[in-house]
Amino acid sequence: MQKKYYLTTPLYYVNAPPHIGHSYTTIAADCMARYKRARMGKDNVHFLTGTDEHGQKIQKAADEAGLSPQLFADKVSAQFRELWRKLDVSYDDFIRTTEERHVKTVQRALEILYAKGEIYESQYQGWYCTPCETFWVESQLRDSLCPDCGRSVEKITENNYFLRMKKHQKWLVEHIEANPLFIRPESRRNETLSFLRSNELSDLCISRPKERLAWGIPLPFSPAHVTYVWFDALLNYISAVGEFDASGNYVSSWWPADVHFMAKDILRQHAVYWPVILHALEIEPPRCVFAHGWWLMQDAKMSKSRGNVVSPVEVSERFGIDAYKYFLLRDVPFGLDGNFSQESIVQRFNGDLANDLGNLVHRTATMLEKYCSGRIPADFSLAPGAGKEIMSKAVSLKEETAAAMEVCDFSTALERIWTVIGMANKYVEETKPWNLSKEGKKAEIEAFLAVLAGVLRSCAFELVPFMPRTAEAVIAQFSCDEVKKGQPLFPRIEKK
RNA sequence: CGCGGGGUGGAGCAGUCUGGUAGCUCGUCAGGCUCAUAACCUGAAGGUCAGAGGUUCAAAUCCUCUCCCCGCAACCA
Repeated sequence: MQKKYYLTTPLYYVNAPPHIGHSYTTIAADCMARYKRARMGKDNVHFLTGTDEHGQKIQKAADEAGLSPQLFADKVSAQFRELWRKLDVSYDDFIRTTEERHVKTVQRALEILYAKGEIYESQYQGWYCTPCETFWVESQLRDSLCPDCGRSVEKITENNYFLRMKKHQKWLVEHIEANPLFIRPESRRNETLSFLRSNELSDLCISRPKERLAWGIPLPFSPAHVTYVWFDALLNYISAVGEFDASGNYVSSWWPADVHFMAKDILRQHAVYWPVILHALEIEPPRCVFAHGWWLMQDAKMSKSRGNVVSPVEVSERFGIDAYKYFLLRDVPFGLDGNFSQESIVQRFNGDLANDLGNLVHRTATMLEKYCSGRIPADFSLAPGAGKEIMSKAVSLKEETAAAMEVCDFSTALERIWTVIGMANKYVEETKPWNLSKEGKKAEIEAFLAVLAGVLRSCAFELVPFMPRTAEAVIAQFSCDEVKKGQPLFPRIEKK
């Protein structure tokens, strides 16, 4: 049995404020972290997130905002932290790539790789657009012109440093083949394998000349260069939880990571570059790299230029953060793309949260108040109808959600909880407690309510990682000495 | 002929490996109930399972071909 669990989100690039996609990855990771903490103990789980702050785009965005890159990064990084605070995200550590601990580790890693001959110096040829200050490779040009501004580009050659990729390719393919759960979901694993089998990896240029780009981590062995931002950023996963000793061995009590969560657009960096970097450093690869899908807006990718970016703050304020989390994790199987719309959130909200869960809580609380003066009966041995069957189903719910969570299948875990909620609602209809009451069958009513309260506690317990606030409120409500019916948890949202 | 995934009632999906009454959620319609948030429960309507051909007693499921959609790669712009 594994003792520790280390999971990460990507480091979010601070060139723009957080959008729904960022919150999706982070909420999924938060859910998994809470789930694992409940099972393995709080101190045995480490949940890392943070911000990626170097590189050309940051420098450019900072220039446009009239700020220094560091100040600009400070500002946007704070927005991410603020969002995670609002969304109750329980990260254990937040790392910024401009922090000393990270810079030191990146430089050590560079030294080690350079000394081992994994990094070598060579010429880099490409097309440079001076007004845009951007380097393009041949295939990115449009009619031999800059794809951004349409002006002419000049071919230049610069001295750079390269990480050897090719020599690790065979190892990587074998590693992926031998570890079916290394890249997930399976479709992404197949994609990566087919890419690696049919292409020879070219060595990765991991430096940028300072004269062209100053905002980065200086190469220890070449003062004229800074580190390429992806090489820098990926290393955060190890710089946050350990360090290199004097002989260049990486020492950490958390590594290897159990799972890196990310969206599918940065799978390549995590499934190819990152394992190769680690292998070159003689560090174990992460156990799993999970690429989830995108939230589409009217079947189109969210993008600033389309003007269809939705703010997670707005949505979570309108529906509540638990409902927002529930929607993200329930509506679409983790790994696939989904369509994001107010209508689909309202549908989930009314159907699942208001009608099924909220209403069950409310009607149960009302009956406890009405038939038992608010006292929760404990004995369900006389439960009429399917009471005992439902109780045992609620008890085995723990194993059922566990099976889904082991494979990061959040939507199935929730679905299984809702199956039990549905059984409980049906149980009320079948038992007709209002008739039992008229007949004066007090013992049956009490046993019946003991079942409902027990089922709700079980469901709420399983719901804690997904909807912490709601789940804890339900647990508290059905554990106290005098139950009050109170206000509905999720008042229905009526159509405009 | 690059590799892979997919096309199933109005919407979104499962079922295909291991052929044998086509299932789930939402929506629609009708009924029941009253503890409850016009909530809950029951029932009904609605599908030539992309198309064509084949194998079989029997095909959504197996085989062949065609059309369409989507990833990844490549190429072009």
